[in-house]
Amino acid sequence: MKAISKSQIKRDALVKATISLVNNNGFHATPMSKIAKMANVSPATIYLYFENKQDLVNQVYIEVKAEFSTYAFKDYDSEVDVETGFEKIWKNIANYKLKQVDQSLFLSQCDNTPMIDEESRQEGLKHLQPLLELWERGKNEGVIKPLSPYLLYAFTIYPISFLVNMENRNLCSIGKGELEKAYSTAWNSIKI
Amino acid sequence: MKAISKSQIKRDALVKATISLVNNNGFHATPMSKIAKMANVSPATIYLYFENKQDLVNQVYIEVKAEFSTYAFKDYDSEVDVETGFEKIWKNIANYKLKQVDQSLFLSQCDNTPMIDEESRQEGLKHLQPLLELWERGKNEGVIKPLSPYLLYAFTIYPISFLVNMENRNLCSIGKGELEKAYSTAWNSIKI
Amino acid sequence: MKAISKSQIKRDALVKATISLVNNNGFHATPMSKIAKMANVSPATIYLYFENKQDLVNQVYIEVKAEFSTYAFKDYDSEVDVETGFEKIWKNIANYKLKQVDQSLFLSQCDNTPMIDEESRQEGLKHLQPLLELWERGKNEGVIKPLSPYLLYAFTIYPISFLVNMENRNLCSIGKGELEKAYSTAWNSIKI
Amino acid sequence: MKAISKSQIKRDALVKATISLVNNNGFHATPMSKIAKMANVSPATIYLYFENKQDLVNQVYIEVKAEFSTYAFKDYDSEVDVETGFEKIWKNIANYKLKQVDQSLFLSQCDNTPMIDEESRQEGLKHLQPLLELWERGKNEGVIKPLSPYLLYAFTIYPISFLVNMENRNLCSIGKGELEKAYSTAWNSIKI
DNA sequence: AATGAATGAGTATTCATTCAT
DNA sequence: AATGAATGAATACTCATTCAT
Repeated sequence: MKAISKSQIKRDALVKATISLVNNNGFHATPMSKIAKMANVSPATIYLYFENKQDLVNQVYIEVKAEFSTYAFKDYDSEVDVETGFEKIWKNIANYKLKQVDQSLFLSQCDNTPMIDEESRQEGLKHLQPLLELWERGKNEGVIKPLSPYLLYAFTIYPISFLVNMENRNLCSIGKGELEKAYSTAWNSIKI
Repeated sequence: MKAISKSQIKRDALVKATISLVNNNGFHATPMSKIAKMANVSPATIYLYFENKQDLVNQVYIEVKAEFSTYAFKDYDSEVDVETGFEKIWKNIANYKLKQVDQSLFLSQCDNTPMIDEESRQEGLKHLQPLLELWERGKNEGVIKPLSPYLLYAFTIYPISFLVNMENRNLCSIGKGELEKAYSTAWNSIKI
Repeated sequence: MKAISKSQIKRDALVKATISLVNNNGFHATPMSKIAKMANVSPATIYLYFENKQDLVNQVYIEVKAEFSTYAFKDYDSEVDVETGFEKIWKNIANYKLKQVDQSLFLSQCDNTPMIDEESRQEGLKHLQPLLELWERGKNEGVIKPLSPYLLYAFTIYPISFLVNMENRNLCSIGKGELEKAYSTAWNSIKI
Repeated sequence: MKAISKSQIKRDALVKATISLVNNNGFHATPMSKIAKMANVSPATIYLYFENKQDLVNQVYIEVKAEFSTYAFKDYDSEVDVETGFEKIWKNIANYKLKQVDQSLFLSQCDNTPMIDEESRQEGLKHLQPLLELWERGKNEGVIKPLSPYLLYAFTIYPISFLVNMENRNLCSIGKGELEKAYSTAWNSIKI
């Protein structure tokens, strides 16, 4: 059993506060003082854990992205057949986005604004490798259309973000049925 | 032929400057003074045309969204058969996003951050009505799968944004061939 | 008659306030807010006239140094004989330092601390040229000892600062008699 | 032989670090944390040896001044004739300032800024007594002009600081010859 | 209509000092 | 004696907004 240090607890609180506040107000409308207050520390304390505001948000981004990727490939077996593997990953991602609403929203902002260093953004891209490999295999096996990974991603994974955003804004609701429909739409769009 | 007033010219310059600066720096990192400088007016002048910064960006959003919608349904005849109509609209949208890069980037930021009033956001949604009606007809005619408009949008229109973003960041390039592939993927995912 | 602009008045007030506060507290212990308050403007206004704190103090230094130099050579005729010329300049400098106490103190701090850019410091050195030329002539005429300008300065001009500092701290008083004695000591130390 | 305690070593390291950092950055631009780091102790440790930052710099000043005075009268015999005694002291002082560059620079800053308590400054003045007595004797013996100690100091000792400062800034170089010239200039200016 | 000057309210960041260990 | 973590109080600088002209 791992003992969690007091420091780690504070750092985690800061990360959490950052996500929440940036989600609600955006990067520049989130003062360090508010982050500190929400994490129950002094503003100066933030600077014990992060170099500055930019560094804070960069690190949060990288951590959330890593957590997301871990979740995306949970219980995924790269030996399994392509369709089964794709379904696993797709539903993992969908479930993550549906449950970890804050984290997803945060990533969504990071991916569409100039708030993250390009470097950190690149760092965050590394993690999807297994999915790319699965697609490659699917194309070789003649199960998946010969499309670039960008197209495959755009028509299967990216739409999830839209649906989740809509649900978060209470514009629609995604139950089990909807999710299943969404999945088969995704799969239909790329299977041969 | 309509004479364009001096006022209108200034307003247009302000709108243009806002789009450009917000794209590059984000809403909160874009000072009014810079917008003014780029539009060659005094900061005080902005307040003759807009109530305040929030109002400025709201209005810009609504205008860009309107322009976008107009383009989306250009040469679209609502009497035409469903597939033809869908292709027209889809390609209009894709072309707009590929050509009007600044505007698209701006909308992308607005749609993923808390920088726009919810009210203005609602305002911007109204414009897609003809597409929704087309889909409705398609479902009735048994040409399009019986999916909610959110799903249809998520898997056909929304992916375009991803592709265009990737192209703008020079991560991939979208030529005629790619566009055609993307279109048929979109159509495949919703046609029966 | 020259009209002094409102802007110039504000700038002057800022310069004056800077001198006074830096004298009493030192550069780093002088907040911009206090300078603003003493000059009866908002802190933000300082930045209309100066780029930042360093720029402010650099400019003040250069201006004071220029004022000092002007005074040093007031009514000085470079054609006059060496001893007369030297006496004129020496007494000008002494009088300036005795009367313009604030300015002198300020220069004294600037010359002995790392508070001024090296560039501005160089800028400030230019002004003593006529004195150097006088010394050169004096050496050629065999009236002044063949010493380097640094030595000449160290033993004739620099001592004035010490005396004035002592008077400012009320450790001694410099009346007419004292000044005359000081002058002849200075002249004695370099004349042949 | 005296054993130097571990405490004394740390204290010395702190004093040294303070001198070095204050020389390069000035009093207020020298954080306690940097002093601690340079002395290889924790910031908190400083407060075991000194009450606070002001106390630290005051004590450093007094110690350096004492070291300086000791050096100034090394091998000085108060029975010796006035000129010989003056030469001894003058050259001691000059040599100290030339060799102990850091200490001299530090004293120079202290003497020209409001960084030291007036009290500590007074404390530092006490040490020149033997020089004052020598001058008194010289005046009585008719060897030295009847000038106030302030004038004598201003025209013989104070100039050394200027020369050393110039050398430190690499604006001039002071070799044996220069030093000898400087000494005779000093003596000339006060001898009868 | 148009503006340049002015500013109050804020924000990121620093730092002397303390305290639990 | 020694420390690393923590912080409250400051401080330079920015910016949306106003106002006299």
